Amino acid sequence: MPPDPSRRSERSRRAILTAATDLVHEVGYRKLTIEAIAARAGVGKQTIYRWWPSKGAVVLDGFLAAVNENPDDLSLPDTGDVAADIRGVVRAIVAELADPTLSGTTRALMTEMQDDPEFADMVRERLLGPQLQAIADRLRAAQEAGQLRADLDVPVAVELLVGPLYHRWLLRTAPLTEAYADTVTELALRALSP
Amino acid sequence: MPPDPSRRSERSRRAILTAATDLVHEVGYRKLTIEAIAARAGVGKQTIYRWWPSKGAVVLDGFLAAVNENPDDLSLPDTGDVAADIRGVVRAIVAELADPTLSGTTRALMTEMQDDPEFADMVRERLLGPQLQAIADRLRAAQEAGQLRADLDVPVAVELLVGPLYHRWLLRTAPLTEAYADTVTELALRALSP
Amino acid sequence: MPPDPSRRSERSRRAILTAATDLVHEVGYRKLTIEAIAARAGVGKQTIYRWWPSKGAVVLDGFLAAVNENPDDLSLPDTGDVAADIRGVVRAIVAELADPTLSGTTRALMTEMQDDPEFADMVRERLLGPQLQAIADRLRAAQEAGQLRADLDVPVAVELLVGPLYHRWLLRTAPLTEAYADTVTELALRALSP
Amino acid sequence: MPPDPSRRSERSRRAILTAATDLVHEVGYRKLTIEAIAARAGVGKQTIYRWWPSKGAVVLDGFLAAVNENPDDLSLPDTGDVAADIRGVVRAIVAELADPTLSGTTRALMTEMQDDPEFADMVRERLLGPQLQAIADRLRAAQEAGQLRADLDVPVAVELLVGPLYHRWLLRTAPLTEAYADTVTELALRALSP
DNA sequence: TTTTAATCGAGACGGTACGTCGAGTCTTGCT
DNA sequence: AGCAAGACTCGACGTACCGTCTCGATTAAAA
Repeated sequence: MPPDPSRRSERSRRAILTAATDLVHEVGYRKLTIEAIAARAGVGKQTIYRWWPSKGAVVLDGFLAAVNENPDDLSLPDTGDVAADIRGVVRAIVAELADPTLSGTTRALMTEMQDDPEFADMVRERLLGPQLQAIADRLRAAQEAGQLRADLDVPVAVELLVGPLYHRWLLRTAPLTEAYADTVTELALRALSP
Repeated sequence: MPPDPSRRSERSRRAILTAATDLVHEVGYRKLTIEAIAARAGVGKQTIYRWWPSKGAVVLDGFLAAVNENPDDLSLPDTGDVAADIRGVVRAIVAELADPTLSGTTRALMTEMQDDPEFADMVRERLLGPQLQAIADRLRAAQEAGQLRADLDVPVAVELLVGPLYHRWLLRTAPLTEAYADTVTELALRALSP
Repeated sequence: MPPDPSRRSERSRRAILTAATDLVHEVGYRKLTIEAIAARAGVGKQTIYRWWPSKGAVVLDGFLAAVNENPDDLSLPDTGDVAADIRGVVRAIVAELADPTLSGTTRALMTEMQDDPEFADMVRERLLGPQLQAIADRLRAAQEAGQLRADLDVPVAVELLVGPLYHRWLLRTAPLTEAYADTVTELALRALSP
Repeated sequence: MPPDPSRRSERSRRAILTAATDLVHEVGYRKLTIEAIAARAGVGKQTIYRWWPSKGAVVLDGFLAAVNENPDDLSLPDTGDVAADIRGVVRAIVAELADPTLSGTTRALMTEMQDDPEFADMVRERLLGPQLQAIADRLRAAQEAGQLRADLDVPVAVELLVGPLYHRWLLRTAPLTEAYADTVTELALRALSP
């Protein structure tokens, strides 16, 4: 029998998310334990197990709560200049991935996705999906404006843009810089142009 | 004081790598334990701890040993037709990533890289580096043959090719098919052409 | 922070003591392991480490629990005939030391006392002390009845009685028989008489 | 096949005994390990296992070597005054047991005897037997001189003398003093007199 | 004096148990 | 009912030693 959400303690929920977020920065995701979260939050372990299916889910919730505090609209600006607009997002993504604070948690989430399909669904739906969708939307608009090839497969186009960024970020083959962002943008757009 | 490699038991080394490789297929990397490897290999735990710094290192060694048994030359063929040659590797990579047997281990290695920098170095040097280098070599040859842009940054070009593949593979946003491989190849090469 | 005894599992406590007692008979004290006790008792190792400071403490508790199940009054009978009363205890002690079942555990406890002062305190307080006190009490009564020397140092008198028994038992210089018990009794009482 | 004693390395033998004796004082018998002895002695472990059956045997050998360096004759003086002669040994034994340096090792040896019958034989033959025999000899002489009861069982008489000392020493029920030695001597001799 | 074979230092090996940590479940008493 | 607290079973961790087993490198007896 699932617990009754209406009786849930808001105070505990917040304390848990805060503790999880803090601890993930202090000790890293791998050394983060449910016990430590409970202790730091002043909460029984059961309260965590009751409301979250896994350590990753708690951290994801905490991460989303932190991000959505200032819930800037995800949708990209449409200045009419595809190149400029896309360059903007790509730079933003690179900046986020290069930021050691955010990066650690994101890394953990991507790691955790690899062997927990249910968790992977959560991350895709709530975190990555919307971001990628925003880019896709902008590309589709450009396509309809005739600025991109008509036969373009938009999702693939998105991957052509962000795939290189994630590859470099995950493999740490080279540093993530703004110049890199612009190079990737330029190359990808050339491929996508009519 | 480090152990003396000349006194190392070859029989134990092999048994450990075999056991690790088998077990990672049977139970997955996350549920793989040093204790189980030792038990399966008929070996004391200390023998593992003596020669490998981590579980990941054992699995990597086992993976490389399996791969290198038939050490097909990594360097790409150069038929003169860049598009064909590149399409070949991209298809091969996609096939490998789509293969559930190989894929599991590769996923684990990439996962492990994220929070163990020393291990990341090992994987880059011994596994990923050579593969990417082979592609880079072929691209550079094409560039020198005037088939690709003269101002091309080859490492970025490699990422433009494989980044999308890994992105889709890690995020599981869509299936990895041969058609997908060809689409990515076509798009990327358009970007790289003079 | 020490654990809360009121939340202790009585079922686990009993299972542990039983398992320890059984195993000490089966394999002997030296080959007895915490791990085996836990396994036999169907209990986590931590539960043992939580409540007992050492292997010896567990065995002592088990031994005392077994002994105190039929808690025959330790105090000696006082028939008025010192010689008879003392001969009774001495015979009883000899019988106990000669009994291979009880003897094994007692040996282990005495052994363990030698290099664990805290454990030695426990054994003295809870096992040996009361036994020796009972003899001391009977001797003191006899002394007050004028049957023993007035200037007698009672604790030394007790040692004169039991010391030889333990000496022979520990050194295994000769078998412990009832005749031996009587010889020691007779000799010691001659020394203690007025 | 037993090793050939004529090829034995005297230097190693000495180094091992010295290391064992030193270490037993530094860390105690229980924490003493064969590995530590070998390391300290600059000797391979096998060299120890080749020549000694157990840790106890090494320590016993070391102890005897130290004791026998000044191999004072064990036999007691016979001044004609049994009481004086016996008081002498009893005091000597008490002094030895009270000496924290010697006592530790002796404790360990007696402990080890309890669950290693072969080792017990060694200790009895080479260490305790001779000491007790010396007392027995002196008592027998006194008996033949008519100073002790004619029907006296000499071994029991010896136990009556030393049993109390060991009892107090092993159980640590009270301190071992010279006064105590004299009290025991006096009481025991009263029992043994005609 | 040379051979030769056992002993030697060194330390890797297969094992067993250690004492600790954290997972996820269960129980108790409070709110 | 949910909650804080924390004891519970379980399983793995990484370490310490055990006693056995190679490895050359001495080293002392036999040839």
